[in-house]
Amino acid sequence: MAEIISIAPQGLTHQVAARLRTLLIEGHIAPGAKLNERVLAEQLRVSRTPLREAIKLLADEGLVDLLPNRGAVAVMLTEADIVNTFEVLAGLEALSGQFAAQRISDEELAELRALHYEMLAAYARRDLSNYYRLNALIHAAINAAARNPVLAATYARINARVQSLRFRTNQNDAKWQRAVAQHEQMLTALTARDVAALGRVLVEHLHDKLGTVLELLRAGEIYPAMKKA
Amino acid sequence: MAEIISIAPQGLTHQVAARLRTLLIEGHIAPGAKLNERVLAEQLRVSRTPLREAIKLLADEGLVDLLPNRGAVAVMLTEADIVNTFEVLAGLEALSGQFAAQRISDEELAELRALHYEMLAAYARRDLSNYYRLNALIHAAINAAARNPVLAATYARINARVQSLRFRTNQNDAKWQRAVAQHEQMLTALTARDVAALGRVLVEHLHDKLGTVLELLRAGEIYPAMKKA
DNA sequence: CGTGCGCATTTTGCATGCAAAATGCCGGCG
DNA sequence: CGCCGGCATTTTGCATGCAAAATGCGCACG
Repeated sequence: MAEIISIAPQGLTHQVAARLRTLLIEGHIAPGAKLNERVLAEQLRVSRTPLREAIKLLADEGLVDLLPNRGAVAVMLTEADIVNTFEVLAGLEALSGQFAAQRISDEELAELRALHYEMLAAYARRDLSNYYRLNALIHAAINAAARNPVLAATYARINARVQSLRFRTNQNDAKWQRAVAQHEQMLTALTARDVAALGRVLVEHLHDKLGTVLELLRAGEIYPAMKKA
Repeated sequence: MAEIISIAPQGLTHQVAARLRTLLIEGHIAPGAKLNERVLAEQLRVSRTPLREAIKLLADEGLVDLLPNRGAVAVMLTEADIVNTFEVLAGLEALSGQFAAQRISDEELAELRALHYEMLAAYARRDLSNYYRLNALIHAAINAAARNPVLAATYARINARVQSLRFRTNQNDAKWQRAVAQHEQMLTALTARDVAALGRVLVEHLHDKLGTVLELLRAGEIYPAMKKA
């Protein structure tokens, strides 16, 4: 799918970065946790050099905070950080949707529709895992249809920062239903090549996601305590 | 205690990265040039380790291309890359302008107006250097008024990729005049808090910039030869 | 004379070692 | 009893060394 990112595993550093990224996004490394170089190096079975390089990459991506001479910690996003990030994500999605509506091919649209119905199936079964997977595939397909690798990369980068939070959403059935309805509207707008409508739906979709995440955050279900990230 | 003074230069790696960034943006390292670790390390008077880390950062920022086991080269943007980048930049600027129009304070607006008139002065004198400086300050001020650090960082990151190209524009007086006129409209729209108008002007402004850059590119004034980046 | 193979050199990639800064602890002092 | 200062330990940061992969050249062969 994404041959731009890496055709061949480009060295240990990137493998380590990818592994760490997953650990952070999936919450296996808790927010606020200190990343000890020696320990991590042993756990990942690599030396400190590629690990350090990977950590620097993740710091640049905003997944870890880098303290001078005191190493790195997994980021703890403040409410403001989350709002800021979602604002940007919404803008990028709207942009992506705009281009996608103008540029998507009939074949891509058909595939998107297929994915959509697969997702509906997962929803009907309340199969959260597959729902997530298909959801991600759909958004990736929209990004691909936008025909702008720079945009896709930028989106992926920003999205990674809140991916771990989105992992916990959609436990509420009413919201889940609403999300599915919005996906329905997206497909309609895309089919009609209605740029404005698509943009509205995408922004609304993101806005709902933000609301859900903020609820969880305020309920203390994400972080036990809060310090500035 | 006092994390206020936390602007401390965060290690050699970042200093090196900053220096390299400047070298690349200002074109002192030519696009397509191979970055030899040993040579650069000697020139910058650092060892290879922080240099390698810096190069990896720049690769992630899209300023250099990283070839597996063959080092890094300064990026040579294709026409498609440039179009893609400007599309994203335009979207981000529109977003930034939208927030700025909603959130800018009267003091900030006054300062922005002051900067604008300073820029007009530089334009009247055809003082390209100061014009650039003030232009950058104005865009930075708008970004600041948007009150979204994530957005600002994202914009800066993408912008760096084409900054070197923009260095060469505005040699044409007619286009320069048009750019100034657009800045005038921006200020008007911001003053009126007219989100839509501001967005239109910003996108148009970027579109013109893109056109200028593409002209230069096609005239062969940027790269002598072209290979895929 | 052109082409393909193989060796030497160069260059990257990773590991390890060493020095400096920070943290935590312990004892002394107010 | 609490607090401050200094020492030991831990941890990061940078430099260097070593191995593997790639490049370029020369030589032999077609």
